[in-house]
Amino acid sequence: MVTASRREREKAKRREDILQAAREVFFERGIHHATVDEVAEQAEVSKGTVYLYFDTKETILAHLLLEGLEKLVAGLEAAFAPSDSLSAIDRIRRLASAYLRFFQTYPSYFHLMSVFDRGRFQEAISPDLYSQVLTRSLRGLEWVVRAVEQGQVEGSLRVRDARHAASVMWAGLNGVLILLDHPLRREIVASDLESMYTTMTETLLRGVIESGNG
Amino acid sequence: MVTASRREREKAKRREDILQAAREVFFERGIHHATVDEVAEQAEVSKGTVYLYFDTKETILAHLLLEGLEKLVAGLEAAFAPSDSLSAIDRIRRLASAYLRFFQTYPSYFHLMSVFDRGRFQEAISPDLYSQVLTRSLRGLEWVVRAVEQGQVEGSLRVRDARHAASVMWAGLNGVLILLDHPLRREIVASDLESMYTTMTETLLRGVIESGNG
Amino acid sequence: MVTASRREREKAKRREDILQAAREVFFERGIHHATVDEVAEQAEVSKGTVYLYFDTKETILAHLLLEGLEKLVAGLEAAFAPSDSLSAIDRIRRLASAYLRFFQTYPSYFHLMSVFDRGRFQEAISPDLYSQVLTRSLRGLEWVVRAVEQGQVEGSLRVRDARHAASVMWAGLNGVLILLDHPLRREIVASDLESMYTTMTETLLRGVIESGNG
Amino acid sequence: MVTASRREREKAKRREDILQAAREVFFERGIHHATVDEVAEQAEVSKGTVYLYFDTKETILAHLLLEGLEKLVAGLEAAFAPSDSLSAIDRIRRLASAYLRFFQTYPSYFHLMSVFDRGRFQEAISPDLYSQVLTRSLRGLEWVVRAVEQGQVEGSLRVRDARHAASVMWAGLNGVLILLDHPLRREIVASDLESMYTTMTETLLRGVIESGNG
DNA sequence: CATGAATGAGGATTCATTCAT
DNA sequence: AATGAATGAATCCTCATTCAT
Repeated sequence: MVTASRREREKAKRREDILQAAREVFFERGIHHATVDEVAEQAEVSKGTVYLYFDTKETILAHLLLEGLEKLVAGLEAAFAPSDSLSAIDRIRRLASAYLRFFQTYPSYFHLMSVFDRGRFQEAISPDLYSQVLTRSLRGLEWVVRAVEQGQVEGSLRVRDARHAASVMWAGLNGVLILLDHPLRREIVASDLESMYTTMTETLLRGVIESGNG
Repeated sequence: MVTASRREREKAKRREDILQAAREVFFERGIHHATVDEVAEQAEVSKGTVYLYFDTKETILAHLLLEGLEKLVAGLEAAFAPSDSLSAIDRIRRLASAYLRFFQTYPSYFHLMSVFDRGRFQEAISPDLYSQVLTRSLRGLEWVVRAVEQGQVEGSLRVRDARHAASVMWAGLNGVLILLDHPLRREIVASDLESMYTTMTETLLRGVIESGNG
Repeated sequence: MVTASRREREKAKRREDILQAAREVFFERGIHHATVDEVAEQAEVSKGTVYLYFDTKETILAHLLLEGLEKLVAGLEAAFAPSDSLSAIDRIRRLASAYLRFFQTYPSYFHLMSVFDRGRFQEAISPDLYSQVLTRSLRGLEWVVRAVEQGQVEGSLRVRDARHAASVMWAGLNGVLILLDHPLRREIVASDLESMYTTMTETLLRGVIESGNG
Repeated sequence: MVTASRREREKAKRREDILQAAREVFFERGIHHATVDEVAEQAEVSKGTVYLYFDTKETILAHLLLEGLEKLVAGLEAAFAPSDSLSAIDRIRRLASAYLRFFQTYPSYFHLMSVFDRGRFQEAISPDLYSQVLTRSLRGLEWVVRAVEQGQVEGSLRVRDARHAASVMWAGLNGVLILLDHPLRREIVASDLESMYTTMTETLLRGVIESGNG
């Protein structure tokens, strides 16, 4: 492992400064409202420098998104606890908890994930970067898939297609979070986040648990 | 009911023309991409006239949103079939189907509902209009709540708080639709919409059905 | 002939104001150096207003070009003197004189004509506008062609293809003007414009005149 | 001739590498479109190094221009064939041919010569460099002047001022090339380059040839 | 000598909104 | 009521040039 030269370290530092500034500005002012100028100002660099490190505004956003996904995936991996022996159902509960925790700890990252401009985002970043975003998103779901597969093997879950089931569960949890993340929607449901989230988790689990007499 | 004078009728007609134009323009070109100029041109009125009928661009969008909600609520009411005798579970299945059908029939309205700029939307329209949007959204959920309540009465569903349960179900269904509506997210799940939607519906139902031996 | 309404007149006036400002700014500062902001400021309108009347910077330039061509063509037509009976050779001399006069009277227009960005100009304006520029350019050459044709008919000029001959003469006159319009090139020729221009005219004429004993 | 030290040779080599890169980049992408970054990248040196060898972008262009002029002058000298005994008229024809060949062989160099930003170019390079460009341009014309002078001596050409006549001929040939080099202008003349060029050459020659009975 | 990170003044264009007529 | 001309702030991105290392 070669020690990064000072120049390389400074470059990495500068890049991180800009990302940090972007985090603050984008999260504070909203993706659409925030400008690259503001990011530059917050990072205390010139506008040109920002573009030295990131090709477009969307590229910056994609990197923030990658950060968020990384945190989420790390949380899910820890929750899955690969090295420990846990039942599939416990694992799923822990994964769900981890997602909720991610939502509560990093609401801005969650928000970023759901808000992406559907149309132009993909075109505005490099295919490679988009592919990274995709891959990392998949890695998140993968832990759920593995937990469901474990349930199949154990016989504790009655599902045909583990990936399909995992996607549905993920969609359900996500549905609750999105509902509560959206101010308008939050107003129409009376319940609080945590109890809805728990209900979703348990209801879905109950729906797929092998009842023993099935 | 007072008969509208000619002037009033013409005014209403003009307003409807503008909304119609807005529908076409916003749905075709995307909310952010479309401009008020384009709406005015499509409606064959001047831009000033558009602002005579709608205070801001967001106000127009809010009215389109109201339209969408109206269609959804009507669909849900029909699915609930108040005048017929149906089991709660059948009603829920029908409500879920109606939501899916709405998503498939009016993807643009659905899209509009989920895309609303979380931040500025509320500030950009009048409190009264916002309240209307809220009320109409609630009316949609209400049909689900009633179906769940029926299940409580029938004893077919094992739920404490009907509104809470209905919200969770709604969040689940919504979660599937949003997942599949978002291009990036669609790529990470392998399944198709309909099968995921069905799985979600049935899994949630199974999770709340009184199993008889509970 | 319908009288233009006041509004229409004011609009035309405003458009002319902007063109006038563009003339001053572009001719003064150079096409590439001048900015749309400067044009707006000079015209005492906002930048947006400029774009209300002209789609792009290049469109403004194209209209200036059209103006210049119009002046040139008018000068050539007058020099040709369609209604008078003149010899072909006299006509050609008069056309050449008219071109020189145009160069001297409106050096900036001449400059504009020769400086056009080869690559992006055509793409930056509407095909229709480009076609107008082309047509008007052709109309200029047409007077020379007609004079040469007259010479063919009279038997005073010994040329096969009148358009070809006219193009060559035009190229020659143009060559002198460009040489003298270009600071670097002007320095390498010792002669003054008028004498070179006359020499070119007479040399070319002598080269195509039927010598009588040919 | 002192043998250049290794350092000096390397320096010259580096300089030539940059010029080579500039040639490729500027000719490929267009003078205005190309950037110094691209030149540096193509030359596989840092941008700072480019500025170590050339003060400004215009300076690089001026050196390319000098190259082009060098090629042109060499071609003209060879065409003049100082050591051979040729008639003045043949020499002029050969010089004209050489210019055409230059235009066809190195269109980019020709283009460079005519495109130079009239205004800022002179200010952006050193007086000394500008003077070199001027001198080299003059050396080109000189061969034509000498051919015309030979014609005066021979009595085959009827001209007063050889430099004046040579300038006019040069302007004529140049006029044809510029006309055909400019897309807009090319569209207005129907003829092809070679036939127009020949006609120009022969018409000008006919116009100055001592007809024997003059 | 060589590097390449940093600069920052532009620069063209867009568009929601206003307001005099 | 309707018009549509006018506004001007906003926005992303470029690039020749400098300079500390």
